[in-house]
Amino acid sequence: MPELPEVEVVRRGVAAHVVGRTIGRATVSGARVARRHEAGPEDLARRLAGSAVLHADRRGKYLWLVVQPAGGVPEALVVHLGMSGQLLVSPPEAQPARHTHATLDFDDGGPSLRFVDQRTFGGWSLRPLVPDPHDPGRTAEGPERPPRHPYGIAASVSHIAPDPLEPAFDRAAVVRSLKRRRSAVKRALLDQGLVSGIGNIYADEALWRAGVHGRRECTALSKPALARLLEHAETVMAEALELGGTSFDALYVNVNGASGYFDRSLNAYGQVGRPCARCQTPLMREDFMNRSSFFCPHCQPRPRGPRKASPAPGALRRRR
DNA sequence: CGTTCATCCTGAGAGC
DNA sequence: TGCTCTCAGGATGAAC
Repeated sequence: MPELPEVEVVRRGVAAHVVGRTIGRATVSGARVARRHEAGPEDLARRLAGSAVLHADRRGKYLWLVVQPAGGVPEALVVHLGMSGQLLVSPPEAQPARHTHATLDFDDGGPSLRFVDQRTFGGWSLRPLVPDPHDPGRTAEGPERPPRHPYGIAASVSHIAPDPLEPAFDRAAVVRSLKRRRSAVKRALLDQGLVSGIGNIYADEALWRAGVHGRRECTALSKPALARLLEHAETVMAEALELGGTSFDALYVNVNGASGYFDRSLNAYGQVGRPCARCQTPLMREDFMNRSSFFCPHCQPRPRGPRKASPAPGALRRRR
């Protein structure tokens, strides 16, 4: 669920409350939360104990804490929130919430960091830090601009492209890649290997702002149109970040459990039947990539061509 | 290579 | 009240 703005809200909370402290005990309960950690949950917990938290970093929807074992080299505790993951700061003595799968307690006795994840699509893993393949030469930068990823990036994040809010993001390069793709433009926006951080909400919002239907083929759009679409993705996520992200319910909260307010500013996502803010036409919903897309049929006309807009009569699209 | 599909889970809400 | 069905801010790997 959490997309770039929501994950950045969480990262800032972790930076404010956890960076600079030393982990006393780590608890990782159940194999599932550590399924991306090859050596298993016990190894993960054991290696975290005694480590200092140096930094909280993020690319797209991936978050990682730079942790340094006593006398060791810094490494990355990679946290992906999946669809329902939360990182919560709470008193060590407080009763853990349901679906708490991992906890960091600190040697100062202060607030603990807990990972709560209802649907368990998220997880923790410990990875090496590697130089950012998308940002060569970063080390040559002068001291006046600190590098965005001062310790490098987590190894398991290197297949993810830069997100639109980081300096390494090269919009012109992404436009060139898009222009060659023969796929629906929404699919491309959701491809984390092309541009990261965009999920279903902000893809629909960017498409609405740009007046482009998500099933339009990338190659059918001009480079300026593609550039505008990316700019809208960037600005809508920046605006959402200003408001603390999008929270429809208590599942999407910051480290203190508070919701964001961008849901009130949504123009497309989830707005089926409501009048378009530009033209008053009722918004529509359709299936796309086994998910939902919301759009204005007037501002974002469907592409003509191979049918798919209205399911053929009698065609059973539901599985099972 | 690109695309579709199923899968990993729990819980909320709708409809009956 | 309770059952069944559908849906949900994501990522991944198999199969076509």
